[in-house]
Amino acid sequence: MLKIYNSLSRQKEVFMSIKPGKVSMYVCGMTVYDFCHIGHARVMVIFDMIARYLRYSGFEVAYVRNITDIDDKIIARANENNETISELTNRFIVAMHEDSDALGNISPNLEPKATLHIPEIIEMIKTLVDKKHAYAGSNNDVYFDVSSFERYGRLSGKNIEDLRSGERVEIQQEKDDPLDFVLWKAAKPDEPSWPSPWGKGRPGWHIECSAMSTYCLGNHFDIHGGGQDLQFPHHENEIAQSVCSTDEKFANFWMHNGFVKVDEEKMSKSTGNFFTVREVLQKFQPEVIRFFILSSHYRSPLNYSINNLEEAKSALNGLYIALRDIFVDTSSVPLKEHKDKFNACMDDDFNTPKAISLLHELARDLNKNTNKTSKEAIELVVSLRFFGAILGLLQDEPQKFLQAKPDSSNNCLDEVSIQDLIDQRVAAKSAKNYTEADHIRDHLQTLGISLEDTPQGTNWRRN
RNA sequence: GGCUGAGUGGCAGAGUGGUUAUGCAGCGGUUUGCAAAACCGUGUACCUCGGUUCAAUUCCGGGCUCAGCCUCCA
Repeated sequence: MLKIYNSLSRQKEVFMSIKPGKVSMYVCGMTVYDFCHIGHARVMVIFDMIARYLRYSGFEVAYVRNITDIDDKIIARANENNETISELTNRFIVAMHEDSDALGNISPNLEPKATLHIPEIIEMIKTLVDKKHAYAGSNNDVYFDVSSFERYGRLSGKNIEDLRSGERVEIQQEKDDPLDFVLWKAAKPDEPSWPSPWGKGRPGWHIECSAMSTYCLGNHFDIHGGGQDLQFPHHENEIAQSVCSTDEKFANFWMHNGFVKVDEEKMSKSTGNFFTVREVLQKFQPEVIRFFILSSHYRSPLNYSINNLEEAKSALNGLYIALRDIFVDTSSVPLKEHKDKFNACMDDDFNTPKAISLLHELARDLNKNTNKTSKEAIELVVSLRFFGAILGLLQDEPQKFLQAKPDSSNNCLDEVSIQDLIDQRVAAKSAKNYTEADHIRDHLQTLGISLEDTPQGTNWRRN
């Protein structure tokens, strides 16, 4: 029985989908004006893992992750770069897909773009205005009237009084109330715009998600996810817009993943303390990044550091070493005993660190098995590969993974030279010239190549 | 100031009212020409002060510290 922590109730709840056997999930994706950083990678990997586990649990999953391709920062960045908005956004959409694919994510079922849903956005704003939940200001901006929605603040645990007394709410004269937020922004000269009942303009930040989630999944759907920093105001505002325009419940479950931190501080674009996915891929294989992300619980903070990534690499190496040289039928299904353990971890709010500890236990049992063709060994490999697939891990050929070079290492030793040195060492060894053999091994070690002698020959891998 | 959440062994990171997390690193052993990998063994871990309890790291309360949100942010 799957339990999910619901940010709305602040506790784990038994997950029941609205329609039996089907799950609809909307995740707030990227605003595309720059490369994805590790924080973005975390959202992508976490919700990919969730979609995979839900599918494995027997649900048909409609996973929607939007692309916000029009907003203030995009306009500003395009101006800075002296390029058009669509040149900028298309470039970073391509880059985002490259990063997401590299990390082993299965593409969402739908990736709606804000600029392709302007009619739905305008329609929703119109409804809100008609229902007196929104009003046009003297500057032709349209604002949502926060006081018209009783439950405003419920998701983020804020009450309107506290927000009002907060010093950081900026006063804007056109608003009836400083807490009101913009649905439609009147166009300034030289800004991209679309015609609307309130004149030329463009959507505000939050409305596109309300309009697109409703368009793709209906008024009421199962799961809405995103980073913790979106809880307020973005998700709070989405709830207000959607509930007020449709008069239906919006999302049943709200899921928020924790931040990636650098030196105990949140990684974010505005502070500039971020590492892009492609930058980290220069040093580490994509699966190491994925393993690193999944080795802590999705709601906990995750501390980015080279040391932690190296640790992830060592741990993942160990799993691949256990899997080396054993081939199984990929359609095989794990033992019930193994499955029960794995499911127990994952059913508890997607406890991937615990699930990974199970992988290590399976690997240890496998290593104990001296006969790699025994029934038990095969069963263990089947389980490792099968559970790995649900996490998006361990799908590579072990030898390929262990010998792969990171992106940046095009100057390191190639496979032919390595094999050549290994052959020389084997020759030295059989001549009992151990000084020479050890010399070659030490030389390779300084180049980041580790050797292992086995009865079947010498294995090598990159550190 | 308001509201969240967190403080676990050298590090990373789960979890639990009394019983081994797991990984990385370390130490001892088996193995090996020597290594590596692997296996076995090995760690007086749970911020602090009170309370509840036969028993608390785990529940409750106070304190301290940290992070996040309240402004753009995954």
